[in-house]
Amino acid sequence: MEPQPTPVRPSIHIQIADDLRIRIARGDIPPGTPLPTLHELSTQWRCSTNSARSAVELLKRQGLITGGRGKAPVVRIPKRRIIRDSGRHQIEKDLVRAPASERSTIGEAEMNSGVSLAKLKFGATYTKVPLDGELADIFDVDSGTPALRRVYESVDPSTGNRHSWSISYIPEAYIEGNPKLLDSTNEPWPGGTQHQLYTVGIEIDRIIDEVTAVMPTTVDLEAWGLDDGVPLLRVRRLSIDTANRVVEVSDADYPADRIEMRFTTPLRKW
Amino acid sequence: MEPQPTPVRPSIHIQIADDLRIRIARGDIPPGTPLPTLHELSTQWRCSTNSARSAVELLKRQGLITGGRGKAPVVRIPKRRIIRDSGRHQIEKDLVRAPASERSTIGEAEMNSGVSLAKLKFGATYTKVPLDGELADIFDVDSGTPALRRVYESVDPSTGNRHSWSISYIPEAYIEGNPKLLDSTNEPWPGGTQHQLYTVGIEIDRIIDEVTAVMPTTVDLEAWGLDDGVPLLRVRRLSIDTANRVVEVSDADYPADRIEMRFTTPLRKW
DNA sequence: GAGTGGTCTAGACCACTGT
DNA sequence: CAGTGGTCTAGACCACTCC
Repeated sequence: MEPQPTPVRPSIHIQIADDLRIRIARGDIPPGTPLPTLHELSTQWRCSTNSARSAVELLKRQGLITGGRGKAPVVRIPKRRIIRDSGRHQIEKDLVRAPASERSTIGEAEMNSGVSLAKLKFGATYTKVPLDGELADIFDVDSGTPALRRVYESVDPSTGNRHSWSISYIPEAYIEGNPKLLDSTNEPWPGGTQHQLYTVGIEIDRIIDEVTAVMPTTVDLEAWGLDDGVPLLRVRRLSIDTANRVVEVSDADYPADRIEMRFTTPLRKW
Repeated sequence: MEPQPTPVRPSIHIQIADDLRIRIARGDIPPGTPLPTLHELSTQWRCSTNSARSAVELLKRQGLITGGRGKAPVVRIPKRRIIRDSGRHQIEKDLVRAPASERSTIGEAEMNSGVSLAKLKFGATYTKVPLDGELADIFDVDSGTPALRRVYESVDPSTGNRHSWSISYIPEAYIEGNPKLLDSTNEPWPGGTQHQLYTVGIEIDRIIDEVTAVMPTTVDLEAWGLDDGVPLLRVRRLSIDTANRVVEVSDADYPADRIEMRFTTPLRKW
């Protein structure tokens, strides 16, 4: 006989969780419906309430369940995700040379929203920092080269929850020509970053988006007001100008339960 | 005085976790170094070992820590992520009309790998299914329209871990012209999906990638051999032909600790 | 106030890693 | 073998929701 891999019965809270997952997937417990109480689970499975709780906790972490504190946990109703389309890069570029009236309020924060775009508390912080390590490599500059670091955050004042967040870097040498760009009180800048760069004669040739995902830390969870089991999409965006220089690097986070990134790749005809 | 929001001290395991996170971020506990034992933590913080464990468990779920069972948990050394570049779409198209020798082994599985591409156990399953709901909408066909469903999976035989996974749909009407396409024993098809479609006269005009992220379920965790705290990138890929029809929809998962998606958006010149 | 889930404890027992 | 983390229990106590 071959050596059997791991024929052992999985631990009790895994069993309970799997059973619940199956019942949810089959539709026995439809979205919005409350789960059995911990007490019910623990008697049905002849285990302690703590084990039953671990099972429910596990499903929460996997994003199937929402709830808490006093209320019964319910099967999560999937949010409709807002699509953030890469076509916006071209739209933003087209707007750069449009009249100021059209450019009006096209900041990073507003673009990601899709809902209630008007009434967000918007904050920008500008700092001068030296580039080092990874960033210096990306910009292809010497370590220590000064850069402007900009942190953007918008918050929904009604909930106190973060609504958008990004951090971006531009080597100072590229934007010295326009002192206004060093002043955060001008934010949100009408027309966005591409227009800012336009004022110092930089035209963006292409934009590279690098997408990955991470689990939010405790502070992320708190800041965004996220449910358990929701990853953060982490997008690093490189703006490359017509002289083939990386002129801006920006890192942005997007909660994966409400945002979806869409990219279109046109192919050459035969 | 104003009503204070929630000035309460956070729970003990959160405190411990936050303290550890800070020490890790500061470099006091560098990557690869073992954490304090649960016993040490519990005595330092004057709490039960269970509380200390919850703290460490939390950090694991957030992806900062790896380890387990008998061994001390260690600070995770970030994996180098393999970049999956959208330029491959064009490369795959260019190969379609290349000689078979060049096309050789460019299947989905191999493309995502980047490492040890040769020796993977590859499996494909073809099923005929009726399209309904969301998928019928995307293809813009009537509900019930028959389609070919293809599930691809590759497994690293040395570890038993899943290495790639995708599921794709093509309405049968588009590929009836070539019966070979209905036969899974021809997989991996030399030249990939685009070449398959080429054999029935379909040219792909553009590809849309929709990216989001989810937490792996218990079975995902097991199948991929993932560590705790690693989200899955979920990519839905729409292939649109020169007649502007959606001819294929494919959903693929990528573990976010080893894969990064890169998309380049070229902008029109001024 | 009754019922719910959340935190925490003390301790038993098991599984795994090292020496 | 000793030491580690993983699972599980029973029960105390707290915070929240709903009636």
